Order: sequence, then structure tokens, then C-alpha cells
Amino acid sequence: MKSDIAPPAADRKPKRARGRPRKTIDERDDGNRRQALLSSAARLFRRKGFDATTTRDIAAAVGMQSGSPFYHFKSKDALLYAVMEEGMRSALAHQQAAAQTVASAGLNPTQCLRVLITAHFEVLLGPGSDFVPVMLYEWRSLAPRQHKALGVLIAEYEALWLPTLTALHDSGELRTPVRLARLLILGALTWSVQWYDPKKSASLQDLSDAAMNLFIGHGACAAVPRS
Amino acid sequence: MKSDIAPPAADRKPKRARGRPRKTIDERDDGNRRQALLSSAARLFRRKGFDATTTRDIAAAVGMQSGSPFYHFKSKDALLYAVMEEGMRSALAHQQAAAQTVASAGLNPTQCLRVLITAHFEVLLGPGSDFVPVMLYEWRSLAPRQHKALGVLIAEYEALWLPTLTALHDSGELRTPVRLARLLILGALTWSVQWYDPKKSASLQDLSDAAMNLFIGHGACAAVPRS
DNA sequence: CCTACCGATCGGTAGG
DNA sequence: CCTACCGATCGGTAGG
Repeated sequence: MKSDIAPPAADRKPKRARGRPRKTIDERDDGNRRQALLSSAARLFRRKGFDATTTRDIAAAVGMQSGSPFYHFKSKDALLYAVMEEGMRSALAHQQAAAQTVASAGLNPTQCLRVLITAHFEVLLGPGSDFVPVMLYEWRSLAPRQHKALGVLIAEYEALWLPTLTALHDSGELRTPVRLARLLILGALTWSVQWYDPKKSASLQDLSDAAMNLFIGHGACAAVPRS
Repeated sequence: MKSDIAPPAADRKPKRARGRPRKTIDERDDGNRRQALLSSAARLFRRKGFDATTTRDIAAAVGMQSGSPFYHFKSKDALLYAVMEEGMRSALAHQQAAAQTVASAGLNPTQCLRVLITAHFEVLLGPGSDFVPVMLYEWRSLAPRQHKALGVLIAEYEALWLPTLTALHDSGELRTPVRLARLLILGALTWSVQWYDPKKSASLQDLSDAAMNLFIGHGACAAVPRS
């Protein structure tokens, strides 16, 4: 029932009835629209999930019309991948910076682990941290090609833990094979995104202390008996 | 454009052209159709996610037509909730049975923890274990009322760990506050659904050993120094 | 449990 | 980046 005869233009729509303020010129095209889409997408993907979030939701969150996100991203999938990649790159940068500090300070393996753990919590639970959780929980929605690309970054992130874990294993402070230790430890830390509440729960420092005490046997076993 | 005038019946459809075999009477209404829907839904929800799974997918997986799942379940949401509830009830039963055995055998707290951990791995990673992972990863898709109902079962499950963790904390073998220890330990174990591969990875017993070694300081600290 | 269908929504696009 | 729109899909239902 498509009609080629359009109704009179006057009946179709008001001339300009939108209430949203016009953009000034310097708000346009400076690249922050793309970033705004990424941030809103990350927040919505995390709260509602990828499939339950519509591109219209994301557009509305940054004051765009429904078709406009596709001016910045080729598809909804591309937007998801961009969120995950940004999350993983920032996580990697954060953890590498921590490792740098640690190396120049000459800390021992136990102190190193503590720094790695705290940095991990900061990436996952710190302010504005929706990007990495999206990656953790929307992995299924990614195409195989995208899996592979992100896998490189993930492997790099996990590799940062190996020297410290190996040293702790060799010294007997960590009584678990390194590979399984890494999986279990990162799992314990990562699962915190499910239950951590910054308003009600402990500080990230307290969390790190608890984790250290859980994973590492007495550094001073027998030397400092419990009082 | 709805028309009240139906085309001649002869033009509408062939008399009976379906190739799928007719059901015998004893396949009907014995309740296993509902169970088949639950199992297929659990498998699909886990592999593709709740939103990405259509009720048509689920129907096809058990050889039904697209509308038929709604004869057994009021809505797609009700199907999801049923999957989660079955998962949680079976997990609870499994863990309670383990606790029963432990109590009658008079095991010490360390041995108790080992039994709890193994039972947890069995629930998550054992054969046919899609129900609990669905609960873990599709929590967002549930209505608040359903959250509350499942929360009762989850609290009961978590409470099973407290006596053992408290005993281990009191004896000094667990050097972390009980609440945080429970969250971190269950997180480490639960995250295994993301990486465990029964074909390539260790056995559930090996996994339990690794976890025990990671969480529990030397039970014989100073008494059995490393050789 | 099947048939036949509906209403709504959604990702995406043409053209400006 | 907006307007106006399309094609496809999906949860759900009436009636048998």
C-alpha cells in the first residue's frame, strides 16, 4: 500500500518544533561526539546488556536522533568493539604504568603482587569503569575476528602477572601452579564487578589487603607467630 | 488493510505436508516436553545469551512450532526464570548433600572446605551444567520480583559456606574477614565457567587442589618446612 | 500443540 | 548530523 502521492507538506510536520537547543559551532565535529557515544554505550551496555540496548537508547543519551550514531560507527557491533578496545587499552596502560613504578622502586614480589592487584581493582571498579566490564560480559556478542584482535591485548595484560607469580611460586609463598594461580586470582578479583558497591563496601585498598591475605601464605611463616 | 473476506480454503494451504513424524500418544503430556524446553533454553541462553536467543530457536531445538513454547510457559521471561530456579535448586541440593556427608564423617574445617569447593565445581562445570551459569550471567534480564525470589535460594547457598569459613578464620588458617573471603573465594571458583575446558584443562579434583592451596595457608606452618 | 497472524521494535540507509 | 523511511525479526495470541 505504498503511495507515491505525498500529502500536502503543510500537513506533514511543523516547521521546527524541537525543544533541544541548537548546537554551537564549536560543539560540532571536534571528535567529542564520538567519545560521548562511546561513554554512553559503555554505560548502557553494562547496565542493560548489548542486545537489550538499542542504538536509539545510545543516541538519545547523547542528544542525537536515532540514525545519527551510524554517522560515527558503521554498525552497532562496531560500537561494541570500540567500547571493548578502549577498555582494554586503558586497562593495559594503567597496569603497565603500575609495573613501571614497581620496577623502578625495586619492590619484592609480594609488594609487586599487591600493586598489580590494586591496579586491577582500579581498572574494574574505579570511577568511569564501564568499558572493561562490558568486555568481560559481552564477549559472546563479538565476531570471531574481533575476538582475535582483543585476545592480543588480553594476553598482554595477563602476561604482566607472570613474572611476579612465578617469583612467588618459586619462593614458596604461592602454593599453586602459576597458570592456575593466575586464573583463580584474576577470577576472584574480576568477580568483584558483580558485588562491589563503592557506597557500601570496603575501599579498594581494603579489598587489596583482603585479597593479599587470602592468596599469600604468611610471608613471615614461623618467624612471626600469631599472637 | 485487514480484509474480512477470506480467500477460498483450497488456495490457502496444503492438506498436510509436514515431514516431521507424528507423536505417539505416550510422548504427549507426560511433562517431558516442558523439561525439554527448559534444557534447550538453558543451553541456548548460555551459548548465545537471553536476548539473542529467540523463542523460535528454543522451539526448533525441541521440534516444536514457533508458538508452542507459550503453551508451556507464559512468557520468555517465565522460561528464563524457570531455568534459573531449576539451576539454583539443584545447586542447593547438591551442596546440601555434600554438607550432610561431611557432617556425618566428622571432617575438620580444612577438609570441609575442600568438599564445598569440589561440590561447587561440580555444579558449575559438571555434565549438563548450563542452568547455573545462565543464572550467573543473565541476572540483569530478570524482573525485580524474580530477583527477590532467587535471592532467597542464593542466600541459602552462600550460608552453607559460613560455618566452615568461620572455623578456618578462627583457627588462623584463613587470614581474611569471613565475608570478603566468601566473596573472593566464590568469585575465583565461579569465574572458572569462563575458562574451564573439560577436554583441555585439569580435572575437577586438580582444580579443587589448586584452589585449596591458594586459599589456605600451610596447615602445618613451621611444622613441615619446605624441603 | 499447530496454524496463521499481528503489532511493535529495531538496525540500518538514502538523501540532504 | 537530521528526516523519513524500510525490511526483517520477534514475542505473543486466537482459535482450533
